[in-house]
Amino acid sequence: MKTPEELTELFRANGRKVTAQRQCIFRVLQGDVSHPSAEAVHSAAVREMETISLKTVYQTLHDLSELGEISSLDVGTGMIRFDPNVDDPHHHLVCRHCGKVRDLVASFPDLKIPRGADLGFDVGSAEIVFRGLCPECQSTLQPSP
Amino acid sequence: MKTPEELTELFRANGRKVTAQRQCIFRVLQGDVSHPSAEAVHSAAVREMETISLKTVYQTLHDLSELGEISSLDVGTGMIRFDPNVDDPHHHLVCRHCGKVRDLVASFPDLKIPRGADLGFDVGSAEIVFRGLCPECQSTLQPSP
DNA sequence: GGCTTATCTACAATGAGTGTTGAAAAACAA
DNA sequence: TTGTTTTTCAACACTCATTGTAGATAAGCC
Repeated sequence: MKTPEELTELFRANGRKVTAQRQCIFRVLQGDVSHPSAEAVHSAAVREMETISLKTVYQTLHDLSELGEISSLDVGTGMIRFDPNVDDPHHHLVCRHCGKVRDLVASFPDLKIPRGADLGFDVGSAEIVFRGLCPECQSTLQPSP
Repeated sequence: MKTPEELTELFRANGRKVTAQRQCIFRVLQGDVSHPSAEAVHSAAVREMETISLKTVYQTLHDLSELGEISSLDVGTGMIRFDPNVDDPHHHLVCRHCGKVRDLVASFPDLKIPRGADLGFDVGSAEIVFRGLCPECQSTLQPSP
């Protein structure tokens, strides 16, 4: 994701207006590696702007997604999560206990589909979700004696 | 997934009662490769039993999932989908146009996470979602001249 | 058949996300 | 700076998948 200043330029260049609410959201997302939900972004934004509405957050997240500055992903935690990292190709680690999501920066070039297994699909991309326990949940669930 | 008869035994062996509604759902799921949603299972079941309720379908699907006879998956189509194929290890093909889901039966043994990239997660499984266009949507969207 | 317990249906409720609308603010030109 | 146009804002109502509740019903077992 670009910096808040660059995003301001980008929004204006695309005929979108730049409001204090939007800049607040740009700042909140900057450097966030937690893959926040819209609700989480809103909570963080409210700390800076008490009156910002959840609807505005959804709208701005969709705008950023349309412009390719963040990506939205559904890893089965019940809500759509947003990832400001669109520069490194990567996959995702999901904690099966607390739902935490992190980037796994690696490419897997050997993901060739065996002949005939694709059932005629014209496959364009592959997303891998690695499920397991995050470091915090490991120590919570298996306390060392 | 086991046959309806085997599922009847399994349910009883686990202290669950077997009703006409449940057996109807067993039959509906048998051999279904479409990864139906609860709603879709309900629609099919209603053709046999007009009065079966959606709640009952959800409950039975959860029971089957707990017993390991089907698996539930969220591939981002807006509802949870159910897969009676729990015997072959496989991944999923998802049509980005119509939302169709199919099994891709293949194992990818080279899915080793580079040292340090796992961020301390204790990874237990990896699910791959291949996105593209199904054969039907290919011909709909790119009609051959 | 009768008793106990799980399951069924109907209905209300939840929670993430979207549509609507008048008010407010951004962009831009004079 | 002010005026004009157009977008965006906030509040609210709404949708839709899924879950909770409760009294009626039926399965399983003697």
